[in-house]
Amino acid sequence: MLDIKKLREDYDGVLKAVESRGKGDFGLSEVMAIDEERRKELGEVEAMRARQNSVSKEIPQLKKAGEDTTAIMAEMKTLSEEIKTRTEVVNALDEKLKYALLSIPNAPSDKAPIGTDDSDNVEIRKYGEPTTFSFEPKAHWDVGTDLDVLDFERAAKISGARFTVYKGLGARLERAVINFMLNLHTEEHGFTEILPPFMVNRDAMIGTGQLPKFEDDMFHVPAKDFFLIPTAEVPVTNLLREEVLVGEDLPIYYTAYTPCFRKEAGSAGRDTRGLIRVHQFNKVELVKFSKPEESWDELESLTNAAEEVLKRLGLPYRVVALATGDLGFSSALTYDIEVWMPSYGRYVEISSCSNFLDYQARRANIRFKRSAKDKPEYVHTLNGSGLAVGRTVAAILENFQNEDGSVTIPEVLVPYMGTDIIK
RNA sequence: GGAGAGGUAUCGAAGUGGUCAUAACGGGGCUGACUCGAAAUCAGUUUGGGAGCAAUCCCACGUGGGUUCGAAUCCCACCCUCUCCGCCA
Repeated sequence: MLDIKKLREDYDGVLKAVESRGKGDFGLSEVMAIDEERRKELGEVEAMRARQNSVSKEIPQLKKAGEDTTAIMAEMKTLSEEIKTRTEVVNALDEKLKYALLSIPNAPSDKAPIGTDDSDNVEIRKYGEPTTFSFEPKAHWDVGTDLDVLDFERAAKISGARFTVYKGLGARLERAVINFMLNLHTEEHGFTEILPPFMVNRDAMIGTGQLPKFEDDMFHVPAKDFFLIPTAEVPVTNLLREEVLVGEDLPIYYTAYTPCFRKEAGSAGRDTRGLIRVHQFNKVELVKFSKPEESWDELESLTNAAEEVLKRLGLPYRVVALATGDLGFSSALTYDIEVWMPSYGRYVEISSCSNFLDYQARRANIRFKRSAKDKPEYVHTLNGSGLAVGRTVAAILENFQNEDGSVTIPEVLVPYMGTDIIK
């Protein structure tokens, strides 16, 4: 969440940044009003508590001296009741303030291009050229179905729309891609592998920013009030929730493979076929915790680590900086990596690399001390897909398909696949 | 799911209604003394959040309620950890 102190100091600056998302002020002015009222009430309640505390200390002494405390105790009872009433007012304002603050998205960085939607995203760099074919290429769902390695119909039978069954070398390809990514990031990019729970509690979802605003996008398990994770970002970032880290340990790099579960409410009719938009997909995630002064450099190296996967697979892609209006809720700056998808005839998002600055750290209360003597400071958190596995498989099936319907396996995956072709 | 034990600072742990919660006692860390240096020893120091220009004050003993003039302490609910039993991949 945003820093309330910073809001008090530089309201206009923060307001301008938040409004650059193009969707209003997200109740920022209301926050200021609640904050002012809360501080006023709080001051009065604290003064009453101070009196209550000091008198309560005197009572045993008076009793010891044999004095009558009936009158003073009666007075204290009245005070005590008033404190209770007034505390409820403060608590209600606290809740209101907290909810309002949690509902305001991060202030976009001034590095983010100003714009209202993805048409204002700015291309940063490009790798390779869109794949060309000497024949009419098929979409990955046809490639996969024809090779009998993807089965959407039976997936619909056992679960429903927006699910996939991988079969044979299709299942193996998904697994190969996961292992290739994890090995690359752990062996060459310095990430520590985490295998977290796929269900998390409410506090974790608040910590990374999915709650309280986006409960409808999540699958909820009512029996234990758990949520199926929409991304490994949630369990992995929250791993260090409520902790004070040692400065020398930063930066911390974690990578995790998990399935991701999303309702995709509101995207009815979009990307209805294939692996692009499904309720359950696999993803390898990269998460970093850094010192504030290092987070921008860390975002660059995080993005490079994700790009390296596509380079080694030989898939053409580009990197775009998201416009302010297209930024995710918690992000200050995001680079999307988009892979060339022949069936779409355009680049499709395959990774989203973001610097959240201290926004998530403040929500999840993740801090560090530069040395044992220093005051704790909030860390900066970052994450990015490294990469979305299903979309990577889709890109492989499409970009490396052959005229006879077979698919050539990228060289780096051959050791994982045990074959260089799916036919 | 059943029975029991427990949750207090960086760790262990004392505190069962007040006038020792920064919190006894012990360990660890840090600073200093002694030392060529180290160990040992001795002395000191060591939580976080909030309000206020400040002096200063308020909050926090797993979490949330309740009783009381006053709660770490008594009552209720919930969460978590450990042990045993049951069930189970």
